[in-house]
Amino acid sequence: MRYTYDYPRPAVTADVVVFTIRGGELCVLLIRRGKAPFKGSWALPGGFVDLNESLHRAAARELEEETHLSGLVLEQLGAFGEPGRDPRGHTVSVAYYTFLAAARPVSAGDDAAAIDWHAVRALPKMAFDHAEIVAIALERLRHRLSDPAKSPIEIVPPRFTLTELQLVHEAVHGRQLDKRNFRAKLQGLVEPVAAARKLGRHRPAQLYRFTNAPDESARKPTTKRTRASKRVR
Amino acid sequence: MRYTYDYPRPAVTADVVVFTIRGGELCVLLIRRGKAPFKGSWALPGGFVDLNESLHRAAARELEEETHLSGLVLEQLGAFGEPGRDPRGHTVSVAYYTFLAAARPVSAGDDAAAIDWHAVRALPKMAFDHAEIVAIALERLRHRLSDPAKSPIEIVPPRFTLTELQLVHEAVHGRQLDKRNFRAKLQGLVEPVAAARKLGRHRPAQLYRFTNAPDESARKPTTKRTRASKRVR
DNA sequence: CCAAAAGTGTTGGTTTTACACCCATGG
DNA sequence: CCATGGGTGTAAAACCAACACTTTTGG
Repeated sequence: MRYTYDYPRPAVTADVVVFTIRGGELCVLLIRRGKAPFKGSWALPGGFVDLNESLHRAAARELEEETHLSGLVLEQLGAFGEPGRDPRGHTVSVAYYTFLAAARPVSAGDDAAAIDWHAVRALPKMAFDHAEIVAIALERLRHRLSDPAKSPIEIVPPRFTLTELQLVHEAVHGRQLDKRNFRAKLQGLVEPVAAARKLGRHRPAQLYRFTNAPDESARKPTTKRTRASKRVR
Repeated sequence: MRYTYDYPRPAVTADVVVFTIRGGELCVLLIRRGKAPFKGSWALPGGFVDLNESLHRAAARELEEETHLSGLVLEQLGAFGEPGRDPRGHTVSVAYYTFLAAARPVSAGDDAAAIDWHAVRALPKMAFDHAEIVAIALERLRHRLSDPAKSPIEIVPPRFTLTELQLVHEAVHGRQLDKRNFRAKLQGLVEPVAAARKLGRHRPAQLYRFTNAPDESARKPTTKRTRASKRVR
């Protein structure tokens, strides 16, 4: 069956930038394309948006088809529509990004010949304008994590140690943070759960979770260091 | 002539949210649609993206066709693609926004039956999901202007008085700002030009322009209030 | 000289940053 | 008992917000 329109239309695709941390390095999930164009090149998971399918759903569907990752919280990054970015013809890509907390199994599906994590500091040549999309996604992710308070997307698994959370921030920003300052900013945002995590032959770490009520709990009462008094004048 | 594809495609449009200040109120430029769907309703200027036309160019073109505004600095807001947002069929809209500095003449063109500025505090019912798009654009604009330093888009004409600039910020944020604090933050970002503006029977205002080198000049040396000394320890 | 808007500094409070030691555990 | 990562407070600096008066001009 064929579909006809009165005017020519660009195609619409959805692509997803999935970040995670591996070995202290911020990484992006790429697939090796199994068919033309750019067959054999690395590219972001993604594909065509179906008619009457929302952009968000298309992104989630393509991600699952190609990487078997599902249930991620996707945020829209923007639309990329330069003519010439796809040799098959004018294609508008709506990009999404997310951050994968814990290691999750991924495996190539669909027309992905292979799938792998790549450190953002050493990305391979990529198909289309995907290098540019990743660069912009990285910028956004960093901006979003400028404050430890913002626990975006799903930075960490439901239970985590504060060190784990800090490592995530450090990997994203590419620099080290001060442990005490970092923890100070989490006042009222996290709460300990009744469990600890033992890793090595040292003191176990307390597990935390995010306080689910950003309505009142996030309103940090600033009860820390009420230095003097209210202003009166 | 008709165009056929192997798979059905959503249509792609570009819409533009143009903000400005009128009478101290933040306003948005809307057109009254001259044809179906939503004939007679207010809507954002915009229209279909041509094949092999970049999104940005399409937005600029449609804006000019419908409002005769050209040369504006457009920033992408995002893509809106819920099925059902356009009764003609699945349509993905890529929205842009901008801020119009000085009053510029606008006039209805193309299939705009009319064109007018509407205060964001009293918007009419709008076609499609344009009310949502405006709301998100407003959020973005406010966020972007959270710091007087960020002179986004084209907040003001090339030459401006500091009071004019402050009025813009006040209108966008919907609250009054302190004159001295506001000016303090502009340290190193603006420079006086050799002219002044006389308005009434009072002291004329110095005209300024933005320092075009955000590379080194924006590095505000914070030479104000070197309270004690460098840290030594 | 009066009305009207332009212009200009200081201070208290809050937030951020830099910094070092003791604690609990397993081997 | 020691190696390893977990956990905690304080002080200087930077930043932010509140505040009022003098200056210049035209009428």
